[in-house]
Amino acid sequence: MTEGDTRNRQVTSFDVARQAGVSRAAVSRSFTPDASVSQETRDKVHKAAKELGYRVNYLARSLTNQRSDLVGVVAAGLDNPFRTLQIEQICKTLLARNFRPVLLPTSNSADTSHVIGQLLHYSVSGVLVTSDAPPTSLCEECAAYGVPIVLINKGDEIPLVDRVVSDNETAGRLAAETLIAGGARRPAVMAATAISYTARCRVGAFLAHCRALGVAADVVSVTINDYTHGFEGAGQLNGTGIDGLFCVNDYMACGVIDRLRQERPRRGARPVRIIGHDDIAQASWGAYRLTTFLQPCDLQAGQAIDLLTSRMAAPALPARLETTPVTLVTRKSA
Amino acid sequence: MTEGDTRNRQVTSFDVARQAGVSRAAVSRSFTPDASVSQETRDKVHKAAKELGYRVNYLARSLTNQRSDLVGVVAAGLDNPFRTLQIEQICKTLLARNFRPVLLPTSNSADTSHVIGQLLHYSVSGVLVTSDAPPTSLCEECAAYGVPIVLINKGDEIPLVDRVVSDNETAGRLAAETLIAGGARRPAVMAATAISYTARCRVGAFLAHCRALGVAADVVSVTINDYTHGFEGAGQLNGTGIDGLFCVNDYMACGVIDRLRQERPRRGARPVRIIGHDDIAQASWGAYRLTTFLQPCDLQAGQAIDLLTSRMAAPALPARLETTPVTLVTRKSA
DNA sequence: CCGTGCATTGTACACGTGTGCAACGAGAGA
DNA sequence: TCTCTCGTTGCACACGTGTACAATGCACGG
Repeated sequence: MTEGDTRNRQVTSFDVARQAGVSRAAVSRSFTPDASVSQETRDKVHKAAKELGYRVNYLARSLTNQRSDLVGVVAAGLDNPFRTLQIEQICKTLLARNFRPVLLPTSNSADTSHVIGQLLHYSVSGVLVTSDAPPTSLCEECAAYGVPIVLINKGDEIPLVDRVVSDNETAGRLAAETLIAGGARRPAVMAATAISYTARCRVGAFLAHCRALGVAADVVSVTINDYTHGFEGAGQLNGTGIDGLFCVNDYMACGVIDRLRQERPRRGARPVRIIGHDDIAQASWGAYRLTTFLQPCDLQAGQAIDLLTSRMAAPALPARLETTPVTLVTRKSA
Repeated sequence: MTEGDTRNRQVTSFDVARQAGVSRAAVSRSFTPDASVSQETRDKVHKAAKELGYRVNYLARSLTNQRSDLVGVVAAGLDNPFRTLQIEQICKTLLARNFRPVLLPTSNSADTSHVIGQLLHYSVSGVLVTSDAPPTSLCEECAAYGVPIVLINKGDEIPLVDRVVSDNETAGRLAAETLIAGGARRPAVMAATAISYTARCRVGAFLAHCRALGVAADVVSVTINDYTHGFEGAGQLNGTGIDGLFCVNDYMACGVIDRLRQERPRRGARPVRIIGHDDIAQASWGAYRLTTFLQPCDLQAGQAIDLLTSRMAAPALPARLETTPVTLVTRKSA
């Protein structure tokens, strides 16, 4: 108790140095891998640190290092279960590589820019942006500040910004092939192309390949790629004779299936073959059994963070583009 | 260009001070609300800051302030859609109150303790923990370090740790009432009580109220409260005569419904009334139309953060407990 | 025995910001 | 005019850490 009120003050490297009988520099070095310290000193320091409950203050460290090891994760549309899969993988991978994810969910682009601006107050090591999120102007600003950015499934080509995108061409092509091979005479694709880059890509590839196979294909337009608009959009199918539908994501496909199931009793029509995209958990649920495309979130996250770290090392690199493969998961809906 | 390579160095308050022709202290004060600066100086500084693209370095600020405004958000079981709802609300509320959420998804408790330990390296302003996540020992350690903690829907009573819990008693009681009033003669509750505090509470209240109504009730035990185990667990219902089932969450209830729907053709049995909990998006989907209890995530998040901030102000406060109400949402499953 | 090289250690400065304290100036009241 | 008050400003130190540089000690080859 003669120590005074050490209890509320933070334990500092100075305290550890005194306890271990070495200089403060030795303490700092003992917690830096590959630093020049004898094993003996290192042990002494670690022992003293444990006794005192000392932990290196990363925030202070980030002052001299330029890195904070904080990484912003910007995401819109968390209601889509696929976004959750992505974010979980991203965060876990970041943590495994000794970064800390700062999650920034955004709805409108106004608070996106506010929030990403706030992020610049922290010396974030980088920013990961998942699809449909922020205005490109903000990204450019970040890049100008020297903050590495990686876009996931976004289309914008910005000078110093890397991207990871799913293989949308293959998905569109395989969707067309599968529906037509499955017997669909009148295939269609449902999407909100205005918002989503991936939707545009998949729609384009799907239509192109239908054409290549000599089959006319329709586009069912909706405003948002979610359950509600899928449910609503499925109403447009009545009387069109459409018998195969590629939904640009599973989230929307679930809405379509629920609407069709609800209406089937009324119409004696033949069933519509449906293919989704993303392989969210619900796609495998008994109520849907949705044929879909698996996006490897783990691989995407890994590549995105690889791009981030490599750009941290070499900020002036030209913009790069990585493509992740998709895998057709066949269930009963197609 | 005579300025030299200012471009890669961070713009500092010193630069702004020179540009505005004031002292560095004046710059600091200009970015501190309620600080003693004349409006004139403040304007000059803000103008200069904008010209130079200056942003206060929160990390450096946190060195003198003790606060970093970073808040750890610990969550396990992100596959449960309800967890996503919680996290989105928590993060948005944190951001709205000028905190930054650091998301820590965890699977096993080993990496939980590792990750939460890492968190102590940042001077986090606090930690929010959602249910089923970390060992209590870690919480105690955090509390010992003076880091405010708030548990959401967890049972552990720890000296300096506040909690926000849902009104599980009402949920259990209303579930019993509703099932029995709906005509169930042989109600049951499905849950993994070993892991989950909320599950134990809801099961307890449900059984107690069934007893109070003079009806015998069963417990269907599973190992995890998720879709897969709900699906499996529903197999146990065969031949039991159970005609009303309270699932302690919707996630599990979806699995139950899918299993029962799949089996119904085989058995000519009367349908089972089902009630879930949480009101996840899927509960309102056409395939399920699940009667359930709405947990107000926004309110929970708000209260949790209130508790956090008040404890930041007064760390020695006795542990408090807030209860959030539930609302019965009636759909077709019951 | 001396000179050289190497491993280890300590000193001192830097990182960017907040704030107590003293100083300063202007305005008001006597 | 003098004094007191109050708003504003700048100086200087503190926050906790990393690391360049010089200094030290030791082993080894000559």
